[in-house]
Amino acid sequence: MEIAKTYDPKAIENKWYSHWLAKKYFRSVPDEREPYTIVIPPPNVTGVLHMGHMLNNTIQDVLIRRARMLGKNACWVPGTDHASIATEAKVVAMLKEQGINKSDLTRDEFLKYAWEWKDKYGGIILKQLEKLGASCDWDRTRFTMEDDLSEAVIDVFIDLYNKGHIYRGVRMVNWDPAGLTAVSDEEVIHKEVNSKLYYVKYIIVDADEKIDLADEAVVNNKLESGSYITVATVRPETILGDTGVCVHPDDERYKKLKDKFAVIPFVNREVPIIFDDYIMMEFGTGALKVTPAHDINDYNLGIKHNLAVIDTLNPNGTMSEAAGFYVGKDRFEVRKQIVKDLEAKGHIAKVEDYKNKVGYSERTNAVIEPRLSMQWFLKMQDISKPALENVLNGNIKLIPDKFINTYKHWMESVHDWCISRQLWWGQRIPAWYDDKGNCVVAKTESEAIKLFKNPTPNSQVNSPTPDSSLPTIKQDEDVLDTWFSSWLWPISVFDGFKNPDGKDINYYYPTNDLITAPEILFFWVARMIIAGYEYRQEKPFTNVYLTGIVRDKQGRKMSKSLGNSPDPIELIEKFGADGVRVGMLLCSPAGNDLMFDESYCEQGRNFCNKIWNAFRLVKGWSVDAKLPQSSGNKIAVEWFDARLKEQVVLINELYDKYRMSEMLMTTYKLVWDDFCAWYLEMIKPDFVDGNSLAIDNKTFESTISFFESLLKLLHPLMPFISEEIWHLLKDRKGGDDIIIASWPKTSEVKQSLLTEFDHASNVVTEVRNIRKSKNISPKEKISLFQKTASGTETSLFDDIIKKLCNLDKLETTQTSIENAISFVVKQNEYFIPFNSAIDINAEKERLQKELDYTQGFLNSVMVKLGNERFVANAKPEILANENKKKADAEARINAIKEVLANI
RNA sequence: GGGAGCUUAGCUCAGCUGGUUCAGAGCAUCUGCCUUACAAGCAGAGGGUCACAGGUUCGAACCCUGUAGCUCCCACCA
Repeated sequence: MEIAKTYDPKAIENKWYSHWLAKKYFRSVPDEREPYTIVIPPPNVTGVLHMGHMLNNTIQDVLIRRARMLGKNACWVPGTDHASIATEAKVVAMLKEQGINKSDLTRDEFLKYAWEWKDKYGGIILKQLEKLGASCDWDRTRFTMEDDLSEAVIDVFIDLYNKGHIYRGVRMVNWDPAGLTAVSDEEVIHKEVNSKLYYVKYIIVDADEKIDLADEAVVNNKLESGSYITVATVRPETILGDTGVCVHPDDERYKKLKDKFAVIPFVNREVPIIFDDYIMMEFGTGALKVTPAHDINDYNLGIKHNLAVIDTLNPNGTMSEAAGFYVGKDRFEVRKQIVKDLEAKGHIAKVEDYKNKVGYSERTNAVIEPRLSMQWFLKMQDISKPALENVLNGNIKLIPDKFINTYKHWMESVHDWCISRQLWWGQRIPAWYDDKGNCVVAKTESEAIKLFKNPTPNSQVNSPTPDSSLPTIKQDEDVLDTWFSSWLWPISVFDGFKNPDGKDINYYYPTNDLITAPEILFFWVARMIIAGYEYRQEKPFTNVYLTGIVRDKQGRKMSKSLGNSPDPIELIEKFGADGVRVGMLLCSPAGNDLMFDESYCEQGRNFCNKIWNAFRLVKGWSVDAKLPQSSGNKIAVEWFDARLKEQVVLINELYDKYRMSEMLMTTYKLVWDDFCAWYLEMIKPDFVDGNSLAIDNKTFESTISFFESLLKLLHPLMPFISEEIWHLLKDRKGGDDIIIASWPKTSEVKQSLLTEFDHASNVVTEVRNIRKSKNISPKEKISLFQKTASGTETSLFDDIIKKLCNLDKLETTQTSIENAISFVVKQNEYFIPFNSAIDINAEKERLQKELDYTQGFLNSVMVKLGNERFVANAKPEILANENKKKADAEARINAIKEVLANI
């Protein structure tokens, strides 16, 4: 049977994925085995796979597949997140394209469209994960807005409300004028921008001064006479909402302004001058305009000094009626215009270039406006305590641990969480209001009515509705923040709320590993931990592996807008899923960002091909059952067996430390270098007259078994090709699939064999080098003489050296050989007789260099050993080592000297 | 403004308790090979003042101090 020369992933990936599905290998139900559980970080339901997902899910699949092979009950729960702002924005955009405005729709109509959209596009991303080979238990697929999960969200809200952790109030929130909703502090991204600092003059009047502010001449007179105060601002449009001017009480410049008033330009509002040590005298003019409705600091000042609050912004970022001027115009347009108008009126003192930080919405990228509004909040102070403790005490491990500091810092200064969003797509807040503004929190309308009639201490009901009449009530229009559902994910996917003592939750919770991006450490990870302790009195997971951010070669974050992100599905088509998986892991040190480049996937594909061809070679051999095993083959098998065991131990350790790319590289080298380049070459049958000789049965069987072990080690990394070759290597009974094969065992390693091989491989390399430098064809047989220290020792690997160097003879000698090229490995001398003239000078020079080097080495060792303080202070094993180095170097120098003398 | 981290070969990164000639790996590069498993390959080679300056030590890529550059996180100074 002819086997293709290159590995073709396309044909086999679907085949094996369907096979695994059909055999239900991904399926997990509780049993007596130890569970190993991962819950997927649910991707946005309408999203498509990007490189970050690829990395994330590759790692998860690697861990899950290995756990499965270790005999654990591996359960990887997939699912999607309803992502309220992002999804709602997408639906709104889609409707707009169809000429439909959200504002023209009722809530129900809109939600109908949204669900249609979700049903159509939702879950594409999960289909894409299948292409990657993700072995999720698809029967467990959950969605954060499905009925059960939504119910859990509502129950949790009610519970936290009843426990007093949730409150409602008017607060300064981060307002997203594009998304038309409040967002949490964590959803605001601060960026430094170049802006202008405007110095604006406000005229000063006495409390009882009666002047006509509308009269320009009067105002000009004031300005000219110096009766004004200058404030500095980067947001001049907020002037219209100013209700005070604040200066420092110790500021000599402004002491005279006590009890006076400043006049806000345009609106001609007289506002008090207040004194507060919050002010920094050095900044700007030392005078601050106070806009309580649109700045958090100003808001606090306003409360302290009893200032009025004038909200001059509409939700969409245009000026409101209350502003009085520029009504309906966007704030940024107004910013330009008002400066011009102030200038014209002589109110601008100067304008400076200025760098400041501006908040942008994570979802819509709109400039966030601080805005006062009625929102729901979760008090974080108490509820977050166990979440901090259990990370600090190591019950939950962050990998890499450098994130513990960041985590600690955040948890210690955590703010209350604004959990309401002015959206429709999401879990609607279970709060109900009557027409008198009373409020109760209840799961259903009928329960709410009951509460209005018989309020509990928690209900915000002033006067109960009498039994005789029914209250007219209406539910809160807002929905909950998406993270208010995803923080329950590790519990809710196992129905831990619906059925708190259920089989699933008791078996799978707490889960083992969470693999996610550091970007959402606070958004999501910290909150899951909080919810875990609040609702299960137990951590949600033990290890949090934080991946890096996928960047392009120039270090830019991959993003749609930059167009620098490759399409993962195209990559899979080009390089095969296994190749891409390897490519992702090759460049992914834990916790560090990774500079992705397609060439890594190419390397992954080449690796597939290498494995494939090793298979072709082995498959092509004919086995002669009568042939005895040669001594060379015997030693080759023994050596590789030792090497394999040694490396399995190392690979296991690397897994335990979550060193994924090192684990991959170790496996890679074991397969490519040790197995292909050395072992297979050692045992490869010779060619005689154009025909390959047969291989003995014993060696062949061992080789197949080695190959199987390697495939097992490869399986978590490269599931498809390993399963394919597993089946091509042998006829297998139904159910003998590598996905459920057991992970290679380890046992004591014969260390001496490894050391001897090391020596032999050095000899082989030296001979190859000489062949190359002397232009001796690899096909030409040559002879090699070795002179060992005692003169009689033979090496276990002699037969192998003979084969790999294409020698016609390898003899041990006690005397040096004339007319030969020579080299030294460790303390042994080697000679290759050479017929043509040898460039004696060149030979001498080469050996002399070698000698000088060794001499230099010996000297450095001698210096150390001659140093009394070293001998006195160094640990015994270090000292012994130095002595051994000395002896080895001396022996080697003797050997080289001897060779030199005989040239 | 506060905090954390990083800087090792052309690139991406290891280097764990300071101690082997410890200066490494993969990729890339160069040289020679179409040697019946694989040119997506084989064999071999070159390549680094471990950011810089001091210090501690018998000994420093590793510990300490300072400097520079980069990155990230947090924060309500107009």
